[in-house]
Amino acid sequence: MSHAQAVEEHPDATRRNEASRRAILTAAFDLVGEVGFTKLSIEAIAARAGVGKQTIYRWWPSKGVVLFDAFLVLSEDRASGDPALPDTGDLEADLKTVLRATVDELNDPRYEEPLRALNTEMVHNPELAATYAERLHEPMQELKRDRLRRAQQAGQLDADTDLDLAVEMLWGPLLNRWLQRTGPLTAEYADRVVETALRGLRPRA
Amino acid sequence: MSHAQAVEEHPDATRRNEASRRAILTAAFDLVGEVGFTKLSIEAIAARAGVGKQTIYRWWPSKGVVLFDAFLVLSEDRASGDPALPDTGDLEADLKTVLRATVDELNDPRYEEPLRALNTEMVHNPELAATYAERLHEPMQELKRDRLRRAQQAGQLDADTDLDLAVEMLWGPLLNRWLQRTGPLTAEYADRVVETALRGLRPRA
Amino acid sequence: MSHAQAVEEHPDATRRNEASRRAILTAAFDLVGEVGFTKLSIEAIAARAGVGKQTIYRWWPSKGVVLFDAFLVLSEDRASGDPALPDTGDLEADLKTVLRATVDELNDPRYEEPLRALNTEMVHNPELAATYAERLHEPMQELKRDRLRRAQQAGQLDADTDLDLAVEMLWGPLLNRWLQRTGPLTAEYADRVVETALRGLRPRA
Amino acid sequence: MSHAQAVEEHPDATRRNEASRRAILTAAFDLVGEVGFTKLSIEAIAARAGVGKQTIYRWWPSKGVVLFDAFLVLSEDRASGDPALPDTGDLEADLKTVLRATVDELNDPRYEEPLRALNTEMVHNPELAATYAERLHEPMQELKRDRLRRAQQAGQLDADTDLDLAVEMLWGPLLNRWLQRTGPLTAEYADRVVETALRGLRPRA
DNA sequence: ACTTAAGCGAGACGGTACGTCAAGTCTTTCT
DNA sequence: AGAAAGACTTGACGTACCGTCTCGCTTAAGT
Repeated sequence: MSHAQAVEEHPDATRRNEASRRAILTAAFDLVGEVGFTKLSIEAIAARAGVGKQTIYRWWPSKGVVLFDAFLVLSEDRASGDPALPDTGDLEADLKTVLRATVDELNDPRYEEPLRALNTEMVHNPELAATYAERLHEPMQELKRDRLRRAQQAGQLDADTDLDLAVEMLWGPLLNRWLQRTGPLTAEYADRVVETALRGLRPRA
Repeated sequence: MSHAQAVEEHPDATRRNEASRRAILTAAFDLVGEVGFTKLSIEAIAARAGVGKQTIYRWWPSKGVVLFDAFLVLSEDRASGDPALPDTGDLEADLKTVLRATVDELNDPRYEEPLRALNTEMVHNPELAATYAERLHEPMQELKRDRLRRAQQAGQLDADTDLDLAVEMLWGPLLNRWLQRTGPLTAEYADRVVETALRGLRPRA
Repeated sequence: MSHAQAVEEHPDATRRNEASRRAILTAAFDLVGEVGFTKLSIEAIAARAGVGKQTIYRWWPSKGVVLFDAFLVLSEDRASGDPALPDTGDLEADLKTVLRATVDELNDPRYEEPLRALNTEMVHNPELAATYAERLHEPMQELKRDRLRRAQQAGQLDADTDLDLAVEMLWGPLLNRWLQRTGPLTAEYADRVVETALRGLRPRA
Repeated sequence: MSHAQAVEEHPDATRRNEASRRAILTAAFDLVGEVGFTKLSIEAIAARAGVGKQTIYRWWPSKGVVLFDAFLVLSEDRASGDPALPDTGDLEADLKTVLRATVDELNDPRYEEPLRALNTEMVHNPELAATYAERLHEPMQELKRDRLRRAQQAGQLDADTDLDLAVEMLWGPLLNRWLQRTGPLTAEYADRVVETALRGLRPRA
């Protein structure tokens, strides 16, 4: 996939002012962290970015999509290093490392509100959800599948298991707890999820 | 718990007009299905219910809570029969039955939009999330734990497994797929989740 | 008819906030004198009056009508004394007095811009023109006709002359010069108009 | 003076695109008749004329002046024949002929809206008024004075009468009725104005 | 039974933000 | 260098709702 690409391109994109674009995305990301998605307004984004409202409406259909693009920029910037998941040969340890990192990210106050906003906006915006799936979710999913596939080839994972399902068994409970706040999201919890997912709920033989 | 009870009770509840209350909750539930949560407005609810705006503001703090109460009424109405989960002795079969029912409910177009609205509103409203956890989530969770506890006592479940975690391992992937639309939500998927959760991801001995 | 009455009355006028109404009319009149009619905006009126925009849109269809109402209030306030035109028995002297007063009023910087605004707005707004004719023009016209009628009965005016036409012959040139700025508007000019209108353009017999 | 000349000439006029200029003036004149002066926009003129906005801003300071130039072009086109007023020797008849023609012009639906626009724009734009006075009003006024001067020399008009005033006594009431819509503008009205202006309001000796 | 105080439908109010339109400026590309 | 095209900032438009606030009215409770 290499680097993701922005979503919007309705008018003549060559004439576009790149400085305004960055200012808008930065303003949107900062503001959503300050006031939350519901109270985020196009007017406030425009004012903070020093930009006319029309410039936002010209290139984006809604504040949700603006925010999504802000995430895209963020993940592009972070994707510079090696994106692969760790592989020490110890599957359980590696998964715990990654899930603990996920927990930390979800608990990071800088990302919490924007991440929640993105997730809930997707819920009501199928088109946005599709773009998300393609541009952000799928590349991450592929990395996760990669790691599991290697484990499978090493005989550490059941040969019949669908890798997408396996990923969902591991990350689903975390995301769920985070979105629904049905319990604390800790490193220990991450560990338990990994252990339980690998071993299964049935009693040990 | 028997029947749940409404959340609000600030003024003198004895003088409250029950007809208006029902009209408001019905209007809110219907409207959210028609226009979505974001475009749901107090004014529209009041107009549809034939009620003054103040009557809504008197008893509810926000449209999110109105909607939540509408769900409460709904679940009260359904809670008339035996609420317990099926127990045929075959844990795997029973879980598949229940998760398939969950899938059907999530896919039901009548509940889809309101359910999404409730879930996303909780994401941004911790107070609502707490009430949800107490009034709707926890009672359900208890029923699920009950069934698993009986399985544990029957030796069909690992004795050390935390029951809350077990529930999350089973339901989390479903809810996640539904909220994020990362894949189709089918009966087969429910079956696979149950099988994988019980057996674990590791290869069979 | 005595005192004129405000134009607007669409919603339930009994609930109307009189303080807001006066504040709006005052703000509109002041602002038009400061920035002119073209640059007069509903937003500025609302801000100056300390009022929501909707309160203006609720009761008036356009800024032109707001301004018209402001004039109505003004003329109500001035209509307290005896409105009749002077009648000393000397028609020519009386007309000069009145036309000189008209000249002074048109040249008064406090009224100049608002008066121009009212006049030009009427040009493009037939409905407003009709209301103006009924509420402001016609009462004034009647006073003027009255004075001329008395002169006619006293044999100072041709018996066949149409009084409306006579009024137009006297006031028309003044108003025209004022609106079109085709020449200076002075007391001497008023005098010459009166003399010429009475005597006619033909040579003296 | 022969043919009037356009107002604008700021940049290097030799490089100017004449086709664009005509297209702009035509578009402005047509549009003002369709939507009125207030709703006339530079953008719409540019679009209709197939011209960039900058081309308008380069050569004209405001839409009012564009419109004015459009009138100039119109009057140039009409000024091809003999511009003098009729002179049959019968002053009253000639004036009636001319004023009836004026009435017809003012009532012509093709010119009504643009003419009103021009008049009201002048009211708020002294600079435009001055240009109007010089380029359109004064040449017409001179023609009218000419005819009256000949009548004066023939002893048909009072020798002391100021000719500008006389013109205003004749045309003022008409223009006024037209702008203020205070009464119907008919040929009969024109006749009465001429008769009254010539004879005066006083009783016949 | 008669006051009296609350809930109620209604809707005006001061506001905020919406999404659109046009203003006048600026830059790019073509002629 | 003029012109067509069109992106840009600015500001006003007229609308939708917000949450608060009277206004009369019904209605149940407490004398």
